[in-house]
Amino acid sequence: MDRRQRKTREAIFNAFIELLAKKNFAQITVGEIINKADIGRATFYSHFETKDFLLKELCEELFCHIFDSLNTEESGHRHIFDCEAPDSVFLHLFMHLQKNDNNILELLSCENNELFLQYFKNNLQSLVASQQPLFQARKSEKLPESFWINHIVSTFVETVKWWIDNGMKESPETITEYFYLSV
Amino acid sequence: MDRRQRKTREAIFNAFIELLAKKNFAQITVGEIINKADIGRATFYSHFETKDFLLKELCEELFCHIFDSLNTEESGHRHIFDCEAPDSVFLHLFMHLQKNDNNILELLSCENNELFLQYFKNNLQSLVASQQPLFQARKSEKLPESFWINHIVSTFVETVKWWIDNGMKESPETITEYFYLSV
DNA sequence: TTTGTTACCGAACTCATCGTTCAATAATAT
DNA sequence: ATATTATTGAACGATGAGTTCGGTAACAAA
Repeated sequence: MDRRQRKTREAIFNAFIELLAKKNFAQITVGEIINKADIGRATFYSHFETKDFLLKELCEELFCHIFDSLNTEESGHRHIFDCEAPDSVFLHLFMHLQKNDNNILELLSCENNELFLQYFKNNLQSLVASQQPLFQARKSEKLPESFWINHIVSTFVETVKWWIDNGMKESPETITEYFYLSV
Repeated sequence: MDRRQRKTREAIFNAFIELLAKKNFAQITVGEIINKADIGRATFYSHFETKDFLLKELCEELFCHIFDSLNTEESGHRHIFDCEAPDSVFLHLFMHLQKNDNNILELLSCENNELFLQYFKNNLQSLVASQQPLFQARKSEKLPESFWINHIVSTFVETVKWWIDNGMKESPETITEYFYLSV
């Protein structure tokens, strides 16, 4: 990919993330993104069809990054963030969040678009499915599979939101415990 | 209140709800509302400051209606929907939802604005708090109060969403059981 | 270095929607 | 019957979306 393209794309993402930290997705205008990214209007539209596609691609980039890195580690490779091999994938995720890699926290705050959470949940879905046995004990056999998985995913997301909203005072270990205790 | 005002207000609400059944809040324009409600532009703005305020007032009207009717019943009065005195407030709520009073279902679907769910949750919060003892058994003493309440509320909302998304095939009784089993 | 390609620029444009204004008209209350 | 209040709808300015296009700068390959 052309260096120019890469730089432009990054500038747009950065400007976008910076703006998302301050206001809702709906309140952000393309004009603002362009100004902050310091690029031409036509350039923006040559990279992204609309503002919605920008959000979509940002989500994909961020979530794929995080979840891929989880998978990579599980398959034996060293993890890029090099945390001390936690026994729980969920603890691991909470640690990522605490470090606020890629400013993902702003994106997960309630103020922001439902779309984020949708992506987050979609990615979690398969993760949770693979970690199923962990939660089998608590699951009643009366509950449908999809209901139960959805419940775990939602509980995780809600735990994250609660954590953020309350200033993230708890350690990742404590929050992981809260999560396990509630699910 | 002037009969004209009442009629206009209702026409706007109805048009709005009808539109919400078809598309996102963000996608609905004031023009569409005006057309469907068959009222003048200036009239709309004399009733509601903006589209957001319309949403806000609709939420208040709907949720207050439902939650108030719950309270009224609890305090001894006969409930307007006259269901056979269920033992659980939550079962009661699920029954309301199944009847789709005031088209509230469309408003709760994931497609729609986070704001709805916020209102729903806010209203539930106090309800759950009052029903606290019901869930005390499952609660670990390690969990903060606010975390636990938030968990129950979220679980309820997610249960509703799962129910809707899966075509509401289950009876209110079954869903109530799912809710109690998962929380 | 030269040449052909590709990306960026930015001003200007169309279009849709928002929210306001205002004078005329119709419904309502007293 | 009269005064009040709500509705009407056209017209307007403002804002932002997305497009167009001729010119410029960066890049890759020869």
